[in-house]
Amino acid sequence: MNNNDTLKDAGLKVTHPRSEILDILQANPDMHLSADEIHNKLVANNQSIGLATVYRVLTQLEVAGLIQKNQFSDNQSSYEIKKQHHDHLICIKCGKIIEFMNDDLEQLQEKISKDYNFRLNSHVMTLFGECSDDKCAGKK
Amino acid sequence: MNNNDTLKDAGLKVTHPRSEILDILQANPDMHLSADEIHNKLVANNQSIGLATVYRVLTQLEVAGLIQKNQFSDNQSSYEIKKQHHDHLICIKCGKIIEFMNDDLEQLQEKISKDYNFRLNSHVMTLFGECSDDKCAGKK
DNA sequence: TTCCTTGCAAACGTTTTGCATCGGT
DNA sequence: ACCGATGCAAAACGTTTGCAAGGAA
Repeated sequence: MNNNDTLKDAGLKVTHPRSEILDILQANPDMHLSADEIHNKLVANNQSIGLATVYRVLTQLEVAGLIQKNQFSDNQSSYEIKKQHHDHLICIKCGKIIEFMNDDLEQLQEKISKDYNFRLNSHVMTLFGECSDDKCAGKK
Repeated sequence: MNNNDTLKDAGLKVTHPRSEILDILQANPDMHLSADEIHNKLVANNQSIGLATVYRVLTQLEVAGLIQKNQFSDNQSSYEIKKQHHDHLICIKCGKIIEFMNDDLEQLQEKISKDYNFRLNSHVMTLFGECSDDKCAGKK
């Protein structure tokens, strides 16, 4: 299924900006891009799409469940194409982000919620640490 | 130990704004206040302290390890006096915040980090759900 | 042709900064 | 008296919105 069908199925009219933005996220499934970074990629691809439109489209794609918005510790949100549920491990030195999924963790969250009489809706779980990459400590 | 001694021990000169702000956080150990809310409380107490100073002081207190900064899903940070480590459970309907601590969770985080060769530094774990308060669904 | 979508620019809310003044020690 | 801390106003930042023009069905 291509992007345009994905958009249609989500009830969104197929437009150039939507298709391009979804393309970028889909082409980089392991990246966590900010609105600005996405906009830069569009510009680099000679697409003249306004930053405001990038924000509007990202919001629509998120509501449609096609992408996921993340708010890590920066004051900038980042977006990724929606995959199966996962949490994040972030290297505080090089900024590398690893996605992981742990069933024990999910169950534990359910249990904790139940203990407090909460009906769990969603969660944010982000681990910050130092990775063991040889080439770490560089960028960001 | 009073606030002034706490500030001195942290290597911070004792000033009126610092003392007042620390007072507020200490007097509300279970609240998660934004810079603006703290500023409002100061104004309500007839303290003429600028909002910029509130931000500057909060940053200093955080660096000194006296308070904890939280970035929940809003686009506003909130601050609380530093207590023993804990995570948060937030009601998406009424905004109520419950602090909890779970040893299994802490250990699981260590294990996951180790699995990915990360040296764990800190984490953010926030559960979002619906509380069971009779008077829920009201504010915020 | 009809609305929805877009681009642009201006507004927004939160946080930061420049600078002259003030205040702890 | 010194140097850091403060108040104010203005800037910066990411994000949102108003509006006229453009585009998909």
